[in-house]
Amino acid sequence: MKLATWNVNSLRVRLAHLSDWLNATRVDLLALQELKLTDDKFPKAELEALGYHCYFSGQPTYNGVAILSRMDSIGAALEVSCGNPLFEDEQKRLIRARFEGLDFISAYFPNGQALDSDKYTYKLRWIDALHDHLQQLRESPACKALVLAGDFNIAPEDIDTHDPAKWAGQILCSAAERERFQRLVALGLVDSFRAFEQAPKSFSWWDYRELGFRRNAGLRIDHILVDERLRSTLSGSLIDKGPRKLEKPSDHAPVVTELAWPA
DNA sequence: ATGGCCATAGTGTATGGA
Repeated sequence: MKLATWNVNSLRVRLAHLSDWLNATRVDLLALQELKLTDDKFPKAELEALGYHCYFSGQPTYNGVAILSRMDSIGAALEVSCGNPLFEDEQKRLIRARFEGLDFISAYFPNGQALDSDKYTYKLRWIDALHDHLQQLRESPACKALVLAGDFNIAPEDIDTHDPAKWAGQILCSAAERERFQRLVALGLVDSFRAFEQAPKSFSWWDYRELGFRRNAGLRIDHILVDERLRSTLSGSLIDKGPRKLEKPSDHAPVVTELAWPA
């Protein structure tokens, strides 16, 4: 089974890229972020025609998350919930879909903007509330296994940045953010990309400016954390740079993790 | 050269992204 996450930076603009990518990869579950459209504009019919069930939570202009599940493999969700019951939030950043034996979450973590910004305070509070929510969820008997996929807006370690000196202590790399990433892992999750040997300078986001992609001046901020109860089934993980090379790309590349599961 | 790009809303130019 292939799990994936992709910040598409406007689903309206990226629909053709997404459709081509789904046809090429046929991933089983996909977490999408930054839809930047309202639910009435979600291209449900187009994606269903490709063979995917769609669950989504959008708003005008900003944010917006979705989960796609392949009809002919994992099938439809048993239940879906949007947002965090422990955190009032007008911003649409979280959606969870339950499947047989697996709770799959698409998360769009706040960016934070700058360490002295109110947005940074919001980011830390948002993550703390997510932690508490996931702790409760993961310990509930109905949750057999948890996968947290999305744009975390956190580069967990220096090797996840193209220039550790430049990024030291900066937004996305601050000690408080990295500590929170580790707290999420400590819930009993595995950073699936790092469960495998990877090429140095592997990133999932590159700035549109400064020829970021051509210079590979990027960050690894998109992650798929897999329940350690599924650790033995992990069979691979990669960042697919293909879509980032197209005309008018998203600034993020999709991340894919493969499981030999269900057995 | 400490900024460069892109999407949105919407028709000027601001905000947000990371």
